Amino acid sequence: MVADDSGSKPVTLTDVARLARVSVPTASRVLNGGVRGKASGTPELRRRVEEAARALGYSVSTAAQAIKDGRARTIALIVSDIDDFGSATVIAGVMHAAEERGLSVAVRTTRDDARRELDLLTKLRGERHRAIVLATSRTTDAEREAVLDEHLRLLQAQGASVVLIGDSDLPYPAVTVDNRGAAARLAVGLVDAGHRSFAVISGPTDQVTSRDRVEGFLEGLAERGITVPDDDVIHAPFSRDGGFEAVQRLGDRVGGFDVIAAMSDAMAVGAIASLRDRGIEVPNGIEVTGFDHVPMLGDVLPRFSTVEIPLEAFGEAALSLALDEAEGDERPTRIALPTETIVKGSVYAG
Amino acid sequence: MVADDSGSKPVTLTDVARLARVSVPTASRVLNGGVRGKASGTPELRRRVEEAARALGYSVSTAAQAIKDGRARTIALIVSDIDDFGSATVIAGVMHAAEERGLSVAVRTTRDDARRELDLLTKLRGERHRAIVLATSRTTDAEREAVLDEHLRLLQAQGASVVLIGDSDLPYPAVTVDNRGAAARLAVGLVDAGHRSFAVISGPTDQVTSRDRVEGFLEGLAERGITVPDDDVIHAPFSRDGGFEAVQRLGDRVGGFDVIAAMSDAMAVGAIASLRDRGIEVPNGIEVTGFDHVPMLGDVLPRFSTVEIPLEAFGEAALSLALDEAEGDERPTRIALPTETIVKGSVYAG
DNA sequence: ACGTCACTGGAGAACGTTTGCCAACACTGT
DNA sequence: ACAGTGTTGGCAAACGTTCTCCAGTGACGT
Repeated sequence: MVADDSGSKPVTLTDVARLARVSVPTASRVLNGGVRGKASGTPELRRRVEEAARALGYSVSTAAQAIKDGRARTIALIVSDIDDFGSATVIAGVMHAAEERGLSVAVRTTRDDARRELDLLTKLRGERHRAIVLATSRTTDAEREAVLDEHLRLLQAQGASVVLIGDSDLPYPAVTVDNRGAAARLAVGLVDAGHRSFAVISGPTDQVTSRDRVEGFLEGLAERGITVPDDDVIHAPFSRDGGFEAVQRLGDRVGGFDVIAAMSDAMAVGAIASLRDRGIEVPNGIEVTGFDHVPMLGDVLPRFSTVEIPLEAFGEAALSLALDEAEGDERPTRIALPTETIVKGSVYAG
Repeated sequence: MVADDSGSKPVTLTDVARLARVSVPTASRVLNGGVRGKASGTPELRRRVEEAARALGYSVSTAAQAIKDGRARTIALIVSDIDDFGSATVIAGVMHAAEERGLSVAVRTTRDDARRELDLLTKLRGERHRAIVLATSRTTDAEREAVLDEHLRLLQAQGASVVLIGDSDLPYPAVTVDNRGAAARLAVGLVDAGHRSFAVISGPTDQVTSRDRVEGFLEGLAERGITVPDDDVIHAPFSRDGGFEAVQRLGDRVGGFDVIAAMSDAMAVGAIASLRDRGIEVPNGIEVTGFDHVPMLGDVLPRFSTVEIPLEAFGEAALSLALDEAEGDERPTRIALPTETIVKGSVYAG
């Protein structure tokens, strides 16, 4: 233990230049493939610089680059929780799309805490991202959304693109799916498959996605002449535990339904667990349906009904919006991606 | 098209200082809560600066800070795929632990591509992270590991801590679980529950984790006097699709087993899907077991047997290792976390 | 032989922040 | 009134990189 202390410094361009016996700018030019016309420098000189860089294990400081040209080669992605069912897929999609464009992704989580969300957006301003992709679920709480809008505006003011994933009333480019229509198709499909009495369990009423799905689902049922009493629409957290809780809240009435329609696959899983607690095994006697299409569920539960949301494709769409890769002059401010309705294993596009 | 170009600049400390009519260093001192003794500056002056900062929406440039003190307030986390079952949980754990320490996490993926992995580590050198947490599954390929070691060494040389999550032969601090022992306990538990004939499906043979689990499982069976012919141990990719493929490869022999023991929950899911394709519904006639404990599976599959790995706790342990929060002088280079064996819903600690 | 040209590579500045240093100032005690 | 003490806030430097200049070099045409 000679206490090296690892007081070692990173290798800088200065080190490379010194070893190659050239000036710092020259080294920079060589390593950047020649900023000027084509490749810069005498072959011999290029060789010296490249070899020095390799020998020292040099890698350019992204911080210095960021400070130089005012922005980092990064985009920020904000999700509520990273280990949500959907989030990981969305993140993967964004990362993939970003990588193709030579950008890195900084993932940040809000844990559905409005306060955290604002602090986060403040910090984000200091990180000089090229774009901010906000993939948290938006609410209908006007005041909260207004404050958020304020922060996003500041981000935009410093030159960052802001893109939303999911529905909201905020005035930014957004990638969405037609939750309402998809939910309606699911409802119709379930009725056509022979089901008649439904309980609906979903997330908080002030959450835009949750609201749209419930409304769409009820509309779909209405289309087939079926109405669901308010008491049979339960709102709980939009999560596995929320699904568990929602079924508990249905109490003894649970026996009376053909279907418990959860407005997310996570809630569906919680619902199934809760039913088992009461001694009811799905799908014997009662069926649970979901929304989102977590692939694993389809593998494990035969003939599970749900709606497939193209979570991975969100990333590509969001980045093309964010980086202003619009075709025409009028920038499209909203991309609606298609969903697929899966009823008992049969797929209906839409 | 007046070509506004959104040529707007980020707000800098200079802007704040100008508005508050103080010098830049003074503004810096005020906003940092006074680098000197305690709070710095006259109350009146502090007020001016803070108000100016708020009015302009100032947020300090992390890049400038990073360049100033040689390292960023970030740690890098490398995983193979972000939407793996386990990865998201590990990431969440690391993020949580990092947040408590005021650090941000940069997540990067290798997609199990050795070449990508090296490029990534090179870029990472330029990002000046405080620590690198490598959570990809390590192999027994000596040459590949040697090259990796080389790159990690360079990272260390510039002052970054390197920590591994999972087993490997590399000489770095690591957070692990006793895969071998846990697999053995699972095997014993399954035999004691009455099972007699086993097929084992696992990841590539050169993957350390996969190897350890298979060896442990076979040892556990041997302890109870059961041996598994080599033909009944199938290696395929360590994923859902790998599990599917593995069962396909078992062919008609599949009917002869009491249990198909998958060495990861993801493979178990694929195996279940594959069995259904053949008309075999789990757990009627055959049982599939897993490893990792994806919570959702337990909800959906009653009495699913698996091993719980404390994926979330990896983060905390990794960061305490990385940030050198060792107690004594002799830094612990390895933290082994406990697992729990879950056989048909019953839990056995270990 | 001299002016022109294309090109090479170095000097210096700039990006935004923090920090060491120092001059100016206010206050206290004698 | 004055020396001593402590505080305040500005100046300048530094971090690593890239870009704009500019002087120098050799080739070439006249």
